[in-house]
Amino acid sequence: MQNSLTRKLATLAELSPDDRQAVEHALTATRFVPPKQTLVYEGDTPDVTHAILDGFACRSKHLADGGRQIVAYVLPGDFGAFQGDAAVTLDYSVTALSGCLVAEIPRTLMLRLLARPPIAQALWRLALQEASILRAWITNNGRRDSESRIAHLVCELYVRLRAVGRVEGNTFQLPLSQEDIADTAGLSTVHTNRCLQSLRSQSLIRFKGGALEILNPNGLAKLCSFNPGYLTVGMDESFETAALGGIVPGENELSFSRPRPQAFT
Amino acid sequence: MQNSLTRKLATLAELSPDDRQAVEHALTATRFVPPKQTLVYEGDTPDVTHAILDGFACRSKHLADGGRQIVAYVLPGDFGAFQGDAAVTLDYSVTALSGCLVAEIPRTLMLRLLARPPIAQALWRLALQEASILRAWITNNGRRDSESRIAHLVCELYVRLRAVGRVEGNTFQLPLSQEDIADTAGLSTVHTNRCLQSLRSQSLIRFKGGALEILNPNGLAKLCSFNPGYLTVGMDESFETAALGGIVPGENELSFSRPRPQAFT
DNA sequence: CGAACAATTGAAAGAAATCAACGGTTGTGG
DNA sequence: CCACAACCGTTGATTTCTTTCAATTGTTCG
Repeated sequence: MQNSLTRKLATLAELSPDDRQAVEHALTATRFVPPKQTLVYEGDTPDVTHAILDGFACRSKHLADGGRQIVAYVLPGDFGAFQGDAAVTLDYSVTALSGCLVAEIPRTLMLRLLARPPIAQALWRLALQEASILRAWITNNGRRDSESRIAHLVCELYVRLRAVGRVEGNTFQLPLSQEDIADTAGLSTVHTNRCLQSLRSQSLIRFKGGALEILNPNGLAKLCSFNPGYLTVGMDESFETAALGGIVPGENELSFSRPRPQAFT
Repeated sequence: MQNSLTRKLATLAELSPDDRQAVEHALTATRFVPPKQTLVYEGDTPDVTHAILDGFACRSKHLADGGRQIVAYVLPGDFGAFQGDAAVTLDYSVTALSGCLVAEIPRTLMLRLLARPPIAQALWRLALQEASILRAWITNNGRRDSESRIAHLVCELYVRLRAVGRVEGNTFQLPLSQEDIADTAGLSTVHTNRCLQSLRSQSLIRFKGGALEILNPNGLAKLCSFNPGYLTVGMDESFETAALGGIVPGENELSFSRPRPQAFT
């Protein structure tokens, strides 16, 4: 129960004390990784998975033209490279953004964890949750304008960090440079800078020394039609219904009201 | 071995004849679904999964402003909504694009399939492959220009359809409207039209009655730096090294050559 | 202090969206 | 059989959004 991975898995499935202990025991070689250090590279086929017990990392892809696209943020309780039981060539790199407390899980131990049905279930749900976030990002980059993209990203990080206890009031540490944000939202750094200025000038967010404060959660959520539903999977109670206005958990998205032909029995 | 789902799973893990038969038996209520029909809606919590045995479907998300983002194509052998064993509220709709042969797998049967380790392994790998595609799409929408986006999409569909035997020569059926492509690539229909014209005028692709022919695979792959590696997971041999120039399987991406600090023991 | 890096600014160029029509095809009903 | 609606693809003109380029200002740190 002590570390963030066990805690996260416990929100995704009913884990026995024995299951939890198995997770704890799977964590080997726990150590501190400084910012900017890359844990695994695109093209590697690692035989360990990293669990980020604390800190902030990202997964990124590198393009032929030198560009970079961040494809996921790895928060406390997440896996750096999440490959389940498979030995797979990674299509992304994993890099620490802040200092990170990182444990390794050898694949053999991962296999043993997957043999426990409750843990396997939790890992399935984790995979589903991650896929759901990826879809939200595709939508973000494909169909939202620049300001909304950034706002949506902030909302998502707020909800996810809140779920792992990294939010105080409406403030959380956000160890991202503007270039990181740009490489997430598919924008130039210059334009990212201007969008952030715009969000600040609307009194929606504020910075103060590595921390981001959401000044107007409702306004921010409305700006980007943020609907946190995609962050919730199964029995996931970690996103408690919050006091936080528009971001958690109400309906901000227009309710879906298309014809439902030939309902499906 | 007869249907495309069994065939696909067999490429992802070693399935015994018994395993295969279990998959076959899990397929219930097989039927034909006409184009444009939606199988499940965003917000639903279905207790069946659909297997697309033949045809072409998509997953899409709907935005508050009426926009649409296609977040995945579902090809023969894929699941419409892939939720493993979890009863989850879907964050996307599944809609047939062409006529589709669709089977249903009740969740109870899915649970029984997951109890078979080889099948569970295949499904894990399928999930990993899907996640990898999602990351490629984020990168596409975030960091590629409009023409490359469309080219990359065409390359991906080519490789995936080829793996399930739906490509003749360099030609395959592509039941997408330009609006569908626009909603995939995050572009307007007008601009999509112009990009397609450009690709045709470069003699890279050609249309003839619902079918797309890739005239110059190398050129198309180079235009968008297409690297098919992300479509291959584990023991996946379905993407045989092809005669098809740049698209399968060589290295088109610049090899990754960044500093590798403190290699990781 | 100076180097290195991150944030900021202004101006100009470029990419893509929007607006408004128009042509072609298909399917339907009179 | 033809008129017509509906849908899809196409085109041109215009506007809007983003990027690019080129500096400049802070900040941190050795």
